[in-house]
Amino acid sequence: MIKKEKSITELNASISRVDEICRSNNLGFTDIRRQVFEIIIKNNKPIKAYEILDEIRNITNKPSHPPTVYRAIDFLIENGFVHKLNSINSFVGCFHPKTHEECYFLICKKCNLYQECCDDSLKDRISKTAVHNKFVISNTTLEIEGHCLDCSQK
Amino acid sequence: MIKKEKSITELNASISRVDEICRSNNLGFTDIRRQVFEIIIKNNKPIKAYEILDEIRNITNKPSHPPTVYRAIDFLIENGFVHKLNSINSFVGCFHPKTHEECYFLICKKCNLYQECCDDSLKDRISKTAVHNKFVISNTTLEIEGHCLDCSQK
DNA sequence: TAATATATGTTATGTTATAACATTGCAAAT
DNA sequence: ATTTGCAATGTTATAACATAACATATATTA
Repeated sequence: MIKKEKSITELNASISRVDEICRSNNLGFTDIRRQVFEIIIKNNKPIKAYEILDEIRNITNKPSHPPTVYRAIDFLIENGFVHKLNSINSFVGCFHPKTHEECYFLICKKCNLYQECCDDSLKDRISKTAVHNKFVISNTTLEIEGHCLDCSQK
Repeated sequence: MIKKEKSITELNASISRVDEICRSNNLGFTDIRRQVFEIIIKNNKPIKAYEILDEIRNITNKPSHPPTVYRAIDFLIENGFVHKLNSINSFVGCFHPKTHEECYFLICKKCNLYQECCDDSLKDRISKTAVHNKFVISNTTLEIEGHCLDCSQK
């Protein structure tokens, strides 16, 4: 459920998967891109671009600048490895890249943990709404904010 | 359908409705708030805060500053008279305020026109997803970007 | 090895949004 | 009538988020 943190194993699996996808698609999974991806998925919560920048600076002890981070993020988003949460200007890792186009989210306002919730019934419903309005979808933002079980019990 | 512009009559009706709601709820529908609301709904397309600011400056010929606009927007959003489209940092008027909590949108990337699409089946589906995840919703961002009928035919 | 493409470094700036405090105007309490 | 309190607005400054433009480096391949 939403509060579950990702284990080291899961994180490593996720990194390997992306590595693999990049290799087989001839995408350069460069050091920076890998670092940014790792920072995002290890963070466990949505993370902001400038927070990523701070971490990069800490790790590398070199001057780093916003474009470096934003470029890496762009790459990761383009290839479906991370998603942007528009409602909070933050980024989250995708734990099943390439298995679906759209990704929907539950975001807890209290603990900040999030969960992907990409059920097909939801996708179908959105798709039907679009068809009904003669609308061709290119991308969907669905971000459900509220409180997760743990936080709403407190 | 999505391409339909609002008529003067509809715009006036919308303003009157908000006026009425404010009166009966003891909300100050001040000059600035009214101006910002009118600018937003007359614009017909999602509008950005700084575009609103420019218009205010043109109308009043006085120095105006971002907080003025953002405060008015906050008021209008709090009371359900306008919505923010997080995916494009823009604001749109709501043509049926107080009749539903959540509002979903179709946004055409080509012509920029938008449409509210708040069908109950969609709302139910989202609600079910939340329940299934033991999640209590406080607010939902659903923004479907793509092409409207007219624009996808061209 | 030169030419090309891809990625990154760097500087500067653009865009979006809010904090903090001063001022105004109006309405209720004295 | 005067003070007090409050909601709204004015104003300055800056925070937070994001990209343009150009220089440099690194890798590929002709």
